[in-house]
Amino acid sequence: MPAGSRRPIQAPGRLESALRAAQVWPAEPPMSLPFEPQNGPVTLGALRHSVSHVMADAVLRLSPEGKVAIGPPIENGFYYDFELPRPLTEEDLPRIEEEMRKILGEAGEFTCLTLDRAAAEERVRASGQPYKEELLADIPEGEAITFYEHGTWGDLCEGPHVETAKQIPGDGFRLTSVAGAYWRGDSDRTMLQRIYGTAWWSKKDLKKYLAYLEEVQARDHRKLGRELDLFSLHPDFGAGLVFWHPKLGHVRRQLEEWWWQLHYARGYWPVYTPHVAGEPVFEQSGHLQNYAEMIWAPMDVDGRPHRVKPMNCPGHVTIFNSRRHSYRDLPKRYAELGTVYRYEPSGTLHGMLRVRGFTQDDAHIFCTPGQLEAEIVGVLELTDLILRTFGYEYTAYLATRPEKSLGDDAVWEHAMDALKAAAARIELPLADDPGGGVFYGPKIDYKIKDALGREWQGPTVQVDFNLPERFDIQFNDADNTLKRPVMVHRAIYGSMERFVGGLIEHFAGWFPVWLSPCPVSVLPITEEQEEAAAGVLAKVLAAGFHGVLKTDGPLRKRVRESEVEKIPYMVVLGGREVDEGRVNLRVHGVKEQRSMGVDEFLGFLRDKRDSKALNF
RNA sequence: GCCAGAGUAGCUCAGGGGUAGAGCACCGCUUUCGUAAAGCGGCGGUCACGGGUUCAAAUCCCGUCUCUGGCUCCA
Repeated sequence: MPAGSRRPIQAPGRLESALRAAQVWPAEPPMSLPFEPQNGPVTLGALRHSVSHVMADAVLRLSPEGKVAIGPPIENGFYYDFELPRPLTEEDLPRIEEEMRKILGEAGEFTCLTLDRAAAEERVRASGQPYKEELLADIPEGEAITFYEHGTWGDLCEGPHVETAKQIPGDGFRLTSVAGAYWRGDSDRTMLQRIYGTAWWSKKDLKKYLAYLEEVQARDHRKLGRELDLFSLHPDFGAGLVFWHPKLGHVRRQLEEWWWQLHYARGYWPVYTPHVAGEPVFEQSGHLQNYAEMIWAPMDVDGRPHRVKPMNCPGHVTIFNSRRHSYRDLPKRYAELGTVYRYEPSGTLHGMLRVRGFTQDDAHIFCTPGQLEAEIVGVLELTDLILRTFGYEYTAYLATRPEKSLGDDAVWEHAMDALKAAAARIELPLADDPGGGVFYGPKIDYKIKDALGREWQGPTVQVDFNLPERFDIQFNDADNTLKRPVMVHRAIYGSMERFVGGLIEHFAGWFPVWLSPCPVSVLPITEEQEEAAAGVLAKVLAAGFHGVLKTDGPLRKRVRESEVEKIPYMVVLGGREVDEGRVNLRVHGVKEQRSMGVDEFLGFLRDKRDSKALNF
């Protein structure tokens, strides 16, 4: 399976997408926050774009020799890139904000000025702004060339903007961070300095957004991973390699066991393939030629170079190829929780989400062209089941043929038809991702939305014409001729590391009962009830749940401890409960306590577990 | 890999040329408790690493490593 990329989709990073965003204004800017921002006289995007102009104005007032590059609006805010005589630090931001408020007080109207090319070139040259000259040169002939001006500032810009500075609330924006960014997103070009900010129609919305950012921080899987003792990283042991601690190990086991159940029920078979292979394998697959920088350095084995596997496909293909197949035996569905290693640049490593060693929930389906559609339907249905179980909303995208690609039109056509027909059969709407396919075939990619409204790259289903060709895989068809099977790659979790890292944030560390490493804490009020409490814990453990008995310190301390450890159920036992043979149940997020019999409680827990309930 | 910032106890952080600090966690004792932090005592650090300046460096300078925020990249 190719890289199962699951990463929060950040602000559009590339210049192209930034420009696209600036040119084609969606009626509603992309917004996936858990609150509805207030409306204003123009779009939020126009507001943010305007604030970015005001910021650029402020930065140049403070640093007149600075050069400006681009400053588009992005999701939830804006940025502007500069080349400045000295690097900016966070401490500069309040000073810039102050200058911006001053500008807002005097700016007045935002006006749009359309110039012909000669006049525009003249103006830009006179301003001594080389980046703007380059941008101007790239505006296609015949397109309008516009400048937006406010006060003493003017900028080559597509717009749109607010009408007047009065529409920009002085307390509705904030500069959030500074960062380096390549000019035009090209790592061979100048590193500019970027200031990110956020802007809203009101102080209230800004506050809501900042509170949202705090929530994002509080849920950061690295923070929760440390606090809840879920996982750790040890750069000296190996950068980008995850240590799963017992609690998270439990979560992973549950996910894996369920995954295997689902796959067995759908005709997949487990396979296990070596972690190391001789280099010729990856030459044959084409990965070594095309993605050498991603594959770990070779190791010498008996004088022959070997590589740690960066993907599982060649192994699965090798199994398929180890004997002749009849059309009667197809499709073959090989599944493996396959651990792979990829060299990711040091600056990109990020907790569990971007690592150098990870386990993919990989599977490859080898089928006849005629079976393709039905196989894809099976994958799409399974994907829906899995995503829904975690409470993820999703959108599926059909990624079509890219410019650089292999294979006949007819073959692509067939694969695309199969993907479309499969989606139609289960009434899965497909958004378009034109040219987004891989060079070896089209695919359906899922974007999933987590509890905070953030989008992540989700599952992917890819049709592959390349590997069957490269490994010359065949089956014997009904007409007794050898034919080429179609290969489908698919991963649903993607990688255990990314998926579980994402789950930690999605659930804010409160794993549902079926995953929870410790759903129950038993709290006797005094020593008198300890024996009874131990009895309750034994029953909880016998029912297949983890639980903990806490006896040390006052009750309220143990309640707090349980809450901090994100244990959803607290079973409190005082003299009353023991006398009545009942327990007092405190449930996370539920105000009222409940009294129930021990068996009733165990039944309740089982229901939550077996239904994979998302609430407690 | 690139730009910037940061590395002080397990965690969160203070200190800033003259013998290393706090809270939490952990250990021990006291406390026996009705739903989010009882009290006292103790353990714990080569102040990331290497070099330099200085009578003296955790502190100033240089280099390296790692982490953080972005950028590039993620078949």
